[in-house]
Amino acid sequence: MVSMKDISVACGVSVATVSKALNDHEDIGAETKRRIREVAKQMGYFPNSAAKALKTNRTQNLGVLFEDDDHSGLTHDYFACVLDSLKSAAEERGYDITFINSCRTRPNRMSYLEHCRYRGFDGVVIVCVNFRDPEVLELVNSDIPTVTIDHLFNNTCAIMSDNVKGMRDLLHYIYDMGHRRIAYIHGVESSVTQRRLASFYKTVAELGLDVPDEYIRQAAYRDTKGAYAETEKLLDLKKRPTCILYPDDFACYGGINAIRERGLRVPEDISVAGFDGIRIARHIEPKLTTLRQDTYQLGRKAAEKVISLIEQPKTTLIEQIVVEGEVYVGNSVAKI
Amino acid sequence: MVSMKDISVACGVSVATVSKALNDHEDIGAETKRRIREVAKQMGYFPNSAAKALKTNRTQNLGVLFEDDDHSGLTHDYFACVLDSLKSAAEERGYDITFINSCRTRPNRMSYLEHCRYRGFDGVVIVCVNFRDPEVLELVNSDIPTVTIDHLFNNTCAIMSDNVKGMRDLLHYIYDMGHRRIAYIHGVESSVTQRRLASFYKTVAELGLDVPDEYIRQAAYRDTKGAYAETEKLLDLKKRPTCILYPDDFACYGGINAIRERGLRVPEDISVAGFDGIRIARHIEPKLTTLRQDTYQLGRKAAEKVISLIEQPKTTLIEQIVVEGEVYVGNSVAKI
DNA sequence: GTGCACTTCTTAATCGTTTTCGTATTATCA
DNA sequence: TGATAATACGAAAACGATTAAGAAGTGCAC
Repeated sequence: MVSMKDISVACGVSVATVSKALNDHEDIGAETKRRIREVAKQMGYFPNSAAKALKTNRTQNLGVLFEDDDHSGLTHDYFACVLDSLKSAAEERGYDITFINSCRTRPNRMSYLEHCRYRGFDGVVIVCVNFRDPEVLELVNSDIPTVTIDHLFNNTCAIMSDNVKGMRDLLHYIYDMGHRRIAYIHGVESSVTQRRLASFYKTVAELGLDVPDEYIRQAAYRDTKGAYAETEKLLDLKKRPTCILYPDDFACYGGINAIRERGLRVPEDISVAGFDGIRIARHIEPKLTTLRQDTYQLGRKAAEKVISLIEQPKTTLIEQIVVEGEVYVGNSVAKI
Repeated sequence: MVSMKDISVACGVSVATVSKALNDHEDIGAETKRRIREVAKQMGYFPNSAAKALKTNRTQNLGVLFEDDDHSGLTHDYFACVLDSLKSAAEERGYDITFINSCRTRPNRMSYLEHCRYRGFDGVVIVCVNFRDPEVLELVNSDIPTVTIDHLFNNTCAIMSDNVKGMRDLLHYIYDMGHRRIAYIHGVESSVTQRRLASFYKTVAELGLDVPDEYIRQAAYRDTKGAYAETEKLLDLKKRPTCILYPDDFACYGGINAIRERGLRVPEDISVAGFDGIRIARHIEPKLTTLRQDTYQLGRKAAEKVISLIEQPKTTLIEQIVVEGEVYVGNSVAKI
C-alpha cells in the first residue's frame, strides 16, 4: 500500500501538505496541489479507510440491520429488492454497506448498537426486523443517524410504503371489477398489518360493503400453508367471498392451490389478489393482481435520507417519507 | 466511546496492560486480567475496529462482490440464498460482510481491488459476477484471499455447485419416468452453462438417447420471454419433445406459459423441468421438478474457506469444493 | 549477599491519517 | 525602510489500538 508518506517523499513535501492537497484545502499552492495529485494518481494511491476513520470518526460506511424471525430476510423478494436499491443509491454517493451482525449465538457478542460503534457506522438503515426487540430500540434511541423502513418510531426518519393508500386502491379496483363479497386474510401482528387492516375496514365502509367477521382471517406473511388453510375455511362458508385478499403474493399462491384443489378456477370462480408485486408473479398464470410496492424508491429514499442525516444533521428533518405503490393489474381478479 | 485509556485509568495500569489483558496475553497476572476484564465489561468497552485495523492490518471484514449484468444479483433467488447463508456463516465466525462497491458511474471511482485495499478486507468472496471483467481478474490475481462461487480460476479456491452431477441426476430421473425425447433450452455462455451442457450431452449419450439438434436451444437465464419463444419453436416441431429442460426455474415458467397457451397441459401433455430449486417453485402448481442446488452449503463453505485462507494461509489448500444438489421431485414431469 | 531467572507490568514506537499552530517567504503600504 | 499582512508550507500531536523491549519486583540457589 502506498501511503501519504510515500507521496510526500516523492514530491519533496511533508505529509501534512499531501493530506491537505488531496483534500483540497486552500492553504496549498495551486501548482503544488496539481503535482501532488498527479503523483498520487500515478503511484496508485488510495487512502487507508481505517486511518481516516480513526482520525475523523467517519467511515463512509452504513450499517444495515436486516434480519427476520423466520430468517428469510435476504431471500424475501420484497426486502431483497429494497436492499438492492439501497445499495445502489448508497454506492452512488460513496457509501459502502455492511450488515449489522445479527448472529445471536456467539459468545461475547455485541448488541446491535455496540456493533455499530465498533465498526463506526456513520448511519444505519433498519429493515424487516422485529421492531420490538430491545436491542433495536437501543439502536434507534442512540445518537446514530437511523432510518427505518416500514416502521415508524417517533424519533427517527421512516420510509414507509403507503399501505393505507395501497390497500384502498387495491380494494377500489376490486370493487370496480364488480366484487362485493371480499375476504381478507391479513398478516400477523405488525405495524404494516395494522395499517393495511385499518385501511381495509375504512375502505369497505366507504364503499358500503358488508364484511362478515368470518371474512377476516389471519395467516403469517409468506406462509403458503397458513394461507391454504384459511382459504379452505373461506371456501367452506355458505356465503363464499368472490374475491380473497392475501397478506402477500407468496402466500397468495397457497390460497390459489386451495381453490384449485376444489376444482374451482382462478379467477373465473374465485378471484384473488396479492400484495407486494414480486417479480415472478408477473410471469406465472394467473398473473397476480397485486399492489406493487415501489421497492426502488423505498431503498433509494432510505439511502438518501440517512446520508443527508449524516451530512446535514441540522437541516434534515425527522420525517416520515411515504412511497406510493400501484395496483398491478394481472388476471387473477375477474370482472363480475 | 470508552477506550482502553479509560480502562487503564480506572484500573491504575497502563494501556499496554489493558490491551494485553483483553487479548489474553500470558505476561499479565491472573488477578489483574480479571480486574481489567471486569471493569471493561462494566464500562461497556468495545474495541475500535478502525484503530485495531490500522495497527494489525486485519479488519475481520469480508468483501463480497455481488453484481450482475442485468442487475439482478440480490433479487435473484439463488444468489440471495447463497449470500444469506454466507452471511450467517461469516457472522458466526466473527466476520462482517461489506459489499464491494460496484457502482461504475462515480467519478474517481476505485477498481474492485482498490476498493478492497481501501477498506482492508481480509478476504473476498466473488459471486454472480462477470468473470471476464478485467477488474475481477485483477482482484482474483491479487494477494487477497479470494473464493469464487460457481466459477473456477486456476489460482483461487472455488465453491462449485455440482452442475455435472446435477444435470445427470435430473436426466436420469426424467429418463426413468419414461421420457426419451428430451429437449434442453440452455442458458447463455458461461462456465456453468458449459458444464451443464456438456453433462447433458454426455448423459444422453450414455442413455442412448437421440437428441436432434433442434432440441438444443438457448435462452438467457431468468428470461421468461426467451424461454417462451424457444418453447414455441419446440412445440412447432413435427416430432415434439416429451420433456423440456430449462436454464432455471424462473425461465421454466415462461415455457409453461407457452405450453398452456396452446391448450396443452403440464405435465400430462408436455413435461418440464427447471434448475435451481427456488422456494416458490415448491408452492405453485405444477410443482416444479428441478435440480435443487444446495445454497446453504454453497454459502457456508465459501465463508469457511475464505476464513481459513485468511487464518491459516499455509495449511489451506487451493482447491475446488463441489457441493451436490438433489433432484426435487415435483409434479411437472409425468410418468409415460 | 550476590546473581539469576521468572513474573508482571511499563515505556515508547508505530500504523496512516487529519488538523492546529507556528514559521518562513514574499508582497503591500505608509 | 520597516512594519504588517497574506500566502504557502511544515512540525507535531492526536485518533485508539498493538507490541517489542526494557525495568521493576520476587524467589531461589549458592
